[in-house]
Amino acid sequence: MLSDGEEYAVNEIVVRMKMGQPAVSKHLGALRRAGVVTVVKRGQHRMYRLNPTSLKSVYDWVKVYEHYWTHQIGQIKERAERKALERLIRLDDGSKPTKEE
Amino acid sequence: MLSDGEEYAVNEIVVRMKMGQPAVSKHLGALRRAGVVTVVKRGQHRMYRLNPTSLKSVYDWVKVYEHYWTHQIGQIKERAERKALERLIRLDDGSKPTKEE
DNA sequence: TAAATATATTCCCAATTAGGAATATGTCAA
DNA sequence: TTGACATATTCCTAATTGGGAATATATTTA
Repeated sequence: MLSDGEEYAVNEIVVRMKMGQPAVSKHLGALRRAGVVTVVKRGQHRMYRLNPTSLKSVYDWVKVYEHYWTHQIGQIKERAERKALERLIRLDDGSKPTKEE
Repeated sequence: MLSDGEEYAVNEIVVRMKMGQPAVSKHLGALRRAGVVTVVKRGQHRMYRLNPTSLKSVYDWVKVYEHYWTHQIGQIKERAERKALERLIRLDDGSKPTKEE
């Protein structure tokens, strides 16, 4: 919900999520300790907001693989992998893989 | 461990992680069902490898916030946010926040 | 001050999860 | 074939987690 960049009071989050206020406060507390959100006092409200810079490490990590989907090479390779996967497990619907070969 | 792009047999993963073989197999099973890794048979081994394209959705999501740490504006704003945060909770070491103001 | 409002915290329990032991399944080599 | 090896699966249990009820702690307003 905070990913839209807006700031929200705890109550505003409570009404939109299907959770009670204590649960929301605990989620926000965890996110705050993790640095994912920030809080500022505004009157008797605590305004929570996404802290986008906390996502940089995630970004840096996945960026390494960027070329896999931007370059043709990666797409070809991926298709080959998927085909190999399908060959191995014939679409995993939970059923035991039909022994083959 | 698979994030280095190499392929590994289950056993190789078992020896490096501090987990038993069943636990590793279960982790790999979950990752495979999630599309994060792929498997190919190689002899009696199952070679697991990261499927980088599965990370695209993560990448697309965090990419939205890229400008927050690449532009000066974002950095300034972030510093202000951090200061506000520190003002509010004096470094969260688990202790009750000293009532202030 | 007291009451009302907003949020955090504590305590408790049900649900989920993670991992191991035992076992089943699959594969290779002789 | 049989035995050895590699992996998956089942079953069980301890640990963790998530969320609510009750309560504590601000904060504003009258």
